[in-house]
Amino acid sequence: MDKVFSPKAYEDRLYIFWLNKGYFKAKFNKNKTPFTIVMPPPNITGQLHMGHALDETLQDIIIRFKRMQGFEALWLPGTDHASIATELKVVEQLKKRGIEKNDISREEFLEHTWRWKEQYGNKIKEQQKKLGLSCDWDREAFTMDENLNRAVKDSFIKYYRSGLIYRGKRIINWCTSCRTALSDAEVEYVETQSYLWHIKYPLSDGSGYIVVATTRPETMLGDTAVAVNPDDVRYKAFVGKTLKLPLTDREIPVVADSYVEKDFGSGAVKITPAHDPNDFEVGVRHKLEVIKVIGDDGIMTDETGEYKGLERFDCRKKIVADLVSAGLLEKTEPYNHNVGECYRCHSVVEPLISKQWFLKMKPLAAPAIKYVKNKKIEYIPIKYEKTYLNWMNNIKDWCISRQLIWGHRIPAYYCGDCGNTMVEYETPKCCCQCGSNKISQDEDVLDTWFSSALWPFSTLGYPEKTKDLDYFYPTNVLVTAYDIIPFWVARMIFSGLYFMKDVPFSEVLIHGIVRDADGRKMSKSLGNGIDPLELIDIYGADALRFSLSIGIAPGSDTRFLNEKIENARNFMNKIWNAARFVMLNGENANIPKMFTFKLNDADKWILDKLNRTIRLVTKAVSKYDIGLAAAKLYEFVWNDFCDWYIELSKPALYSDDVKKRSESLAVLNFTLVNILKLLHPFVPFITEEIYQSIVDKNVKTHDSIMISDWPTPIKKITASVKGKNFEYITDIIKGVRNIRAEKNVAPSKKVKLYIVSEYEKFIAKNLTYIKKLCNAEDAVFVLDKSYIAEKTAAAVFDFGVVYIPLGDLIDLDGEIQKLKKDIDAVDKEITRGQGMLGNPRYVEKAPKELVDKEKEKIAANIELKRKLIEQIEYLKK
RNA sequence: GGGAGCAUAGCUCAGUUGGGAGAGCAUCUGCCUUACAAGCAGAGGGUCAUAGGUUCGAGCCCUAUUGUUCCCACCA
Repeated sequence: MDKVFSPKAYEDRLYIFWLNKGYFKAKFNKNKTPFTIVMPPPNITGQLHMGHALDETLQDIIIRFKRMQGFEALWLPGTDHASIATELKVVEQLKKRGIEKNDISREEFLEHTWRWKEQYGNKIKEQQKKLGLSCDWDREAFTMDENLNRAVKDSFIKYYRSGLIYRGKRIINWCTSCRTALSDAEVEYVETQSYLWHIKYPLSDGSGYIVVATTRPETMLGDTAVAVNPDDVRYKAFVGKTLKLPLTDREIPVVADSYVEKDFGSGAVKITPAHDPNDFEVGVRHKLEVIKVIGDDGIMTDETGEYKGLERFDCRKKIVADLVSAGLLEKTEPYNHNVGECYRCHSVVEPLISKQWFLKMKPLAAPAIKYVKNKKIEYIPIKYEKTYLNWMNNIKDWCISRQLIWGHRIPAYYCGDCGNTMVEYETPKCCCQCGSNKISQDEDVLDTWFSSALWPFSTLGYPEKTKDLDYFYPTNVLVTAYDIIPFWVARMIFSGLYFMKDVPFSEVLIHGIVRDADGRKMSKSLGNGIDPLELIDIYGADALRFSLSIGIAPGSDTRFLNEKIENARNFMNKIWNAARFVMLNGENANIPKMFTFKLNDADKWILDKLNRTIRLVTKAVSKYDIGLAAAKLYEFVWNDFCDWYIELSKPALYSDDVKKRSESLAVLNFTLVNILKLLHPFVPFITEEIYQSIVDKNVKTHDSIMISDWPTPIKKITASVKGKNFEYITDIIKGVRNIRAEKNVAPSKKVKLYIVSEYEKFIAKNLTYIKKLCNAEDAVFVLDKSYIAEKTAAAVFDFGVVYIPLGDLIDLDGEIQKLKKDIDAVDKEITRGQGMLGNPRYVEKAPKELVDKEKEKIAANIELKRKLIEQIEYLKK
C-alpha cells in the first residue's frame, strides 16, 4: 500500500469490477424483501452539480446499507427528457448553425433533438459513475422510452375518460420567449422595482373621469370595462355609464363587482379579461368582450391599432408617453411588486387567454392529502409535510399542454370537418362522429412533469402488470430536495394513488440544497457553482461523498467549504494509513480466529466501543440520519481506533511474543473490517480497496465488501465493570500527558511514575500501556505519598493518584492553587448532584437509571475531593 | 397577505423522548514518536439572540420581542 492514499489509482478500476460482477443488479427474488429507490431523473441537459452529488450520495448510502443488510435492493436510475430545457438548448444550437426552428418540420426538429440527446444525454451517467453510484444500470429509464411513452399515453387517456382532463380557454402563464404555456409551478416571482401608473379614463358624456392605476399600461388597449366596488359611494353614480378608453376610439362600461377593493389605489380597476385571471373572472360575470392585445410572441396584436407590431415593453413606453401628451396621466408612483418569470428562460411571463389542456386537481388532491395525513407517506423531516399540504390544499387545475415539439404528444385527434375531439391510443382512421377522414393530431406536447409524475411505476413496467411492478412497488423512500416538492413529489403521490391505488413510496427524505461558502445558491448566472467532478479529480469521490454526508441534518441547507472536503480527504488518508498499519504488521502472520483466545482489557475496550458504534450507526442510517451516522463513524475511527487502539496495540505487535502478536492482529483485523463495512455505504471505493487487500481470511469472507454482511453487535462483549474499567488506564495516560505538557517536559524525556490506587491489580495488568503511552521508564505502585521522597506533580482521580517526580519543575504554591481550583469544580458538581438527589420529586420522577448514575457520580466525586484535599495536605507538609 | 425555518465557540455547523455544552476549521504551546506532518500530544475559547413562563431541572417545551432565510399567494 502507498504511504498516502491516491484514489485515482483504484476508483475507476473498482467501479468496473462491481459492474462486471453485476452487484448493482436487482431482480425479483421471493426469498428476499425488496427495498426500492427510484432516482430522481436528472435532465438530459444536465451536468452533474453539487445538488446531484448530495442527492445521489444519500441514496447510494441508503441503498448500499440495505443491500448489505440483505434486502433485494433496487436503485433505479434514469433521465428526464426535460421538454422546455432541452428544446431551448436545441433551438440555440440550431440557431448557431443558421437554422430557425420555424423553418424546419416537426419531424426534422425531433430528429435533431434525438441526435442531441444521444450526444449529450448520457454525459451525466458517466459522471454519476465517477461518484460510485450503485444503481442498476440495466434498468436505466428515459421518460421518452417506448414503454414510458405508453404509460404516459395510457394515463392521459384514463384521466380523460374519467373526465379529469379537459380542454378549455383560460388565462394561463405564457412565456413569450419559449412560446409556450407554463403551469403555475413553472412561474417564479421576482420582486421588481416598477411604477404604478394612474390613468384618467374620461366619461363618454364629458362629465368627468375615473382614475385607474396599473402596473401594465400596455394592457389598457385590451380593457373592456372599469370595475368598482358596488358599495363604493364615490363611484355609485358612475356605474352603468360608459368611459372613453384613452388612445383608442372604444367605449367601455363601468361595472360594479365585489372583487374590487375600495381601499386599494383609486378604488377603480381597469378590466382586461384577456390578460389577467381576475379580470377574466370579472369579464365572465359581466359578459365582457375579451380582446387579446399581446400576442404569443410578445408583440402587440392587430387589435391595438397604431400600437400593432410593437414589442410589449416598447409599447408600454409609448403608451405612457402618449398618455402624458394627452394629459391623461395623473401621476406615476414608484411601486415594488412581484413579476412572474419563466423558470427556464427567465423572461417575463405574460398572463394571457389561451386554449389549453388541464388536469382537474381537486379530486386527485383529496386522496393525496388523506394518505399523507394518515402517515401512509411520511416526510422526513416532518416539517415538509406542511409545505406539501399547504400546496395541495390550495391547488388549482394543472395546465398540462405545452406548445413545444420535444415531449409526449397529446393523444387527442380532431376531425377537420365536424371538429369532433377524439382521445385514442392510436390515430383514428376516421371521425367517429361524421365519418370524415380528415383527422389531425393535437400539435401540443405534455408538460415534462406529467411523465415525471408517473416515474415510480412507469419505470417498473406500468401499464403492464409486471412481476417487477408487483414486487418493487410501492418504492420505499424518495430522496430529493425541498424545492421540488410541488413540481414532482406531490404529483407522484396523486398519480401513484390514482393509477396504482397505492402510494408511490412510504417515506420522503428531504434534504437541503448545497450553497456556496457565502450561503448563496449555486447558479450559472452567479458563476459560483462548484464542479463535483473537479473535486473528485482533486480529492477523490469518497472524500466528496463524505464531506457532503457528515454533519448534515435532514432538510437543512449545507454550505460547501473547501475545508470540509479537505477534512474528509484527511479522514480518508487516516483510514488508509490505519489499514496500512494493520497490513504492514500482518504480513506473513498466522492470525487466529476471533474468540478462540483470551481478549485483553484493551481489546475488550475497543470491541465494546465498536459495538456501540454498530448500534448507533445502524440506528441512524435506518432513520436516514446520515449526518449523524457519518459523524459517529468519524469519531470512532479517528479518536478511538486510530488514536487509542492502534497505539495500544503497538507493545504487543513490536514484542517477540508471537502469540500475543498474532492475537493482537486478529483484533486489529476484526475491528478494521467492521469499520470498513460500516463506512462502506459512505465511502465505497476506499473501503473496497482496503477490503481487497486484507489477508486475514477469518474476517474477509466475500470477494467484495459491497456484498458482505452489515455488522451486528458482538454478543460476547460486555461493558467494563467497576474496578476493571479500561478508562482508568486512558485517564491515567491523559493525566500524565497533561502534566508533561504543562511542565514542558520534553517528549523524549522519560519519566518515572508512582501510582496509588485501590485497583492496583487491574492497573498493574495494563501497566505496559501506561509506560508506553506516557513515555515512562518505570511505574511503581506505592501505598501512599509518604513513600515518595521526590517533589512530584500529581494527577488525581477518584480511583487513584499518579505522581510524577519532576524535581525543580515543581512549584509548590502553583500546585496548591491548581488543586484548589479542581476542588472548587468538584464541589460544584457534588452540590449539583446532591441538590438533585435531595429533591424527592427528582428521585421519584427521573428514570431509575439516571438516579443511580447520579449517585455513583456523587460517590466518585466525593472520593475525588477527598484525594484532592489529601494532596494539598501532602504539599503543605 | 399566509405559512415554515433558522439564531449555539472567531468561522461553518451538530446537539438524538428536557437530565453534567460538542465537532471540523481557525488560534496558542510542544513534537519529523518506525501507519499517517493530509500527522501526534496538550491548551484556550460559548449569559446556547432577548424577555418572560412551565418544570425538581430548559440549548431543547410554551408565549412575546428582535434579527434573518425560505416557500406559497399575486390587490389593479
